[in-house]
Amino acid sequence: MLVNLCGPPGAPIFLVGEAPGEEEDRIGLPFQGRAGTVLNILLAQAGIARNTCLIKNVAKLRPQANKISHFFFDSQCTNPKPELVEWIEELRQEIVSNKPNVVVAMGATALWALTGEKKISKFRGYVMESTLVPGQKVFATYHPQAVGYDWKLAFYVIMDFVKAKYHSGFPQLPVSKTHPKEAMIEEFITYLEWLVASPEIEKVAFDLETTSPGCHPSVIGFAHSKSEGVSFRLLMNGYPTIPEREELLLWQAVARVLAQKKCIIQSALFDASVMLQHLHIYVRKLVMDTLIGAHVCWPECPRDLGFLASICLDTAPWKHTSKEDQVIYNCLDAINDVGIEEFLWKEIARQGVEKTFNFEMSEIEPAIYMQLRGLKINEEERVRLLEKANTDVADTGAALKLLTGRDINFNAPKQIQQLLYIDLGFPVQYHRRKSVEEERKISVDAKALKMLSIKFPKDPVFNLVLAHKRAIKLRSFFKIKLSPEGRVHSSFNVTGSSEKAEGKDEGEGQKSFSRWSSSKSIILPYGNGNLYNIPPQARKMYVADKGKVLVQADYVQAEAVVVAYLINDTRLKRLFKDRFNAAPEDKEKYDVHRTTASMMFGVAEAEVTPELRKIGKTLRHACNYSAGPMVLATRLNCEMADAKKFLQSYHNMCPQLQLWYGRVQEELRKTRTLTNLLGRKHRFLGRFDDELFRSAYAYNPQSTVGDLLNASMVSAYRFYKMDIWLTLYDAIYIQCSPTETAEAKETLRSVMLRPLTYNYETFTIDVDFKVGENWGEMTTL
DNA sequence: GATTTTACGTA
DNA sequence: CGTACGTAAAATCT
Repeated sequence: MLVNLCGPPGAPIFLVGEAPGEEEDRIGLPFQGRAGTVLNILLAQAGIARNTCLIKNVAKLRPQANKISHFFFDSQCTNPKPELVEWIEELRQEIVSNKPNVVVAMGATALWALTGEKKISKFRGYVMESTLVPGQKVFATYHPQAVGYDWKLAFYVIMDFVKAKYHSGFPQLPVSKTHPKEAMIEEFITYLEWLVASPEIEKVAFDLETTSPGCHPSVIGFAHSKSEGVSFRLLMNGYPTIPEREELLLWQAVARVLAQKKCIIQSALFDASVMLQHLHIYVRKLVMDTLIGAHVCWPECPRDLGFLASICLDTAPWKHTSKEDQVIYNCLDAINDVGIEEFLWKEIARQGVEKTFNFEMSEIEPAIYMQLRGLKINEEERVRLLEKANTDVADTGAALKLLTGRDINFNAPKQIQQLLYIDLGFPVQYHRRKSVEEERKISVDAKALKMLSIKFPKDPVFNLVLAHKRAIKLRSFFKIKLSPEGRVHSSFNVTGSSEKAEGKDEGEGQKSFSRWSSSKSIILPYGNGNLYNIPPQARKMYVADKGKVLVQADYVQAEAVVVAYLINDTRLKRLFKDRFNAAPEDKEKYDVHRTTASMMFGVAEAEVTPELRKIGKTLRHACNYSAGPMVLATRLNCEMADAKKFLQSYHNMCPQLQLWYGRVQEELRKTRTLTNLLGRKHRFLGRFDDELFRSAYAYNPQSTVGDLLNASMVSAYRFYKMDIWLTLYDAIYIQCSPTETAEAKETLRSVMLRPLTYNYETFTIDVDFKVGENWGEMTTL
């Protein structure tokens, strides 16, 4: 059936797709079936009502095998057959007669028909002029069908629709009018002085390019409007471009600007850290870190400037110029950051996320402080531990050589596969697959080895390989380079996962549930990099500064408490409340896992053996995140059937949990948005499947605890000037003089005991304290 | 030489 | 079909 244009005549938005599918063909309307559902979701998320848009496809008939190439003579789809030419002419007339403010080309075919361009990934997010209807504003994005195949694209398309909605307000094509400028030294200083002397300029954007290694500034740039900025080159091929005397004048002028003007930076944790580390200039009036603004508004999106510009601005692409002209590139970064900042303020207000934004901004200063100060390492201890680790690796390695008669690299999965599955002929173990169509992948990871050791309990090879691999892994934590001051550093990422962590698992894109992440510092590249995965055995070498001790304050059973309130488990709420109110010496009486086991197996608390308690603990943990029997079986080292029985009895004991799963799903279906107990929102845009749901179950407990901890840390830093040593998911470590530990404990208690409210009920997560000279050996305080 | 895969450490 | 994060080294691609 022919599918015609539909929607109100004269509508400001005109959506153009590719060709009708099966459903459209039957009904005679565009975007009906799956692609239609996806389009509805995307439009709704962007705040566009579908019935206010004109919608049609380039082709009016369903092509054979749903392949658009059917309407072309060539496979590249550039030489259309007469019927398609006719349809495109009809499209032209419809655009002319309806005069939409913006035509949205969805997918490559629409883009080609409207503009003659082919590459949708290159042009998405950018405004173009139509070649089909000269003067007509066209805006390109992916086809909803593409989103159906790859949900990562949903983020882009929604943002694009938001921009299209803005462009539907007026018909004019934007004119690019940025004026980046490279200045000589006198000119640059004059510019900086002019900035200081101009009261009408309240805010400036600031950006640095730096050399690697060491991150010394090589280009510095400021922008004072969405179109104008000036940059200056400090280093040319590693050598200064100006004499020291002039450089001093330059930095003095920079310091004056940064002291007096409000400042916009993309990623202040980098730029402001570099300024503090190398120039001792602190950016005091940071009003907007655009990285944080973007994270708060769109936590699931990429946050680099190129992406943000495609969402927020009508500027021409400039990121590709970074190699050609670093100075102009730097200047465009600063100029465009001004425009992005303006856009973000509106978006923050529109979404009502000011509180979360201010909160995240307040984390910047302590994070900069922590990453530049670093952690002291006890070098003698490190050497001792390394030697011990070397011995362990040598011992297990020698035993393996003796046992197998081979000398192989146990860091190489291929070699272990050869040894176990070919040379020794053991049954091949595979990774779990997400679906049956997926290819089976051979595995020699810890899980596979454990499985084999259960199947062949008499053969020592598996446990030996496991021990050897563990020893190698542990040793890697001691093979680190220290700074000249004997310290290690890391860079903290307030907005969660780093933007380049793209290729991990296909599907979702950035997640970031308000916990920080830790990674290798490029400013001070010493130590392991990630401070959030140091095993307990390696923590002994991390020590407080001279004359100080560490005080650890950690939230007790934090996520389990949040879950108890979310699902309204009265028994558990009582338990946590009682523990909270109990005298310190009585606290250990209140043990969630023992209670869990006692309920599950119907035995008195006193009768719960350590084995039963372990089952209770594992079950609670696994169920809070909706784990399956398979995982449970490997975790508990038991049969699948037993794992299923355990799950059943857990859910019998605690039916509220599954009711809560249902409520979360309902909420997702309604708004696709969850809000944690501190008001932070997160959109879940993936396909409605178990993966999405599990991620959603984890969101509230995980992000609430993350925000709670960070709020406490900021308050300890800001109002009590505490020396924050490290934060770690649910613990704050501070360092202080050994005589001040009792005082520190009380202060930490006062900032950390923050009431949370859910469903008109208020509760507080308890805090435990420890003290010690090093991170590995701490005792109750 | 750059990118992807595999494995494994933390809460 | 726990979630979230990062890094090292091997394997693979170009």
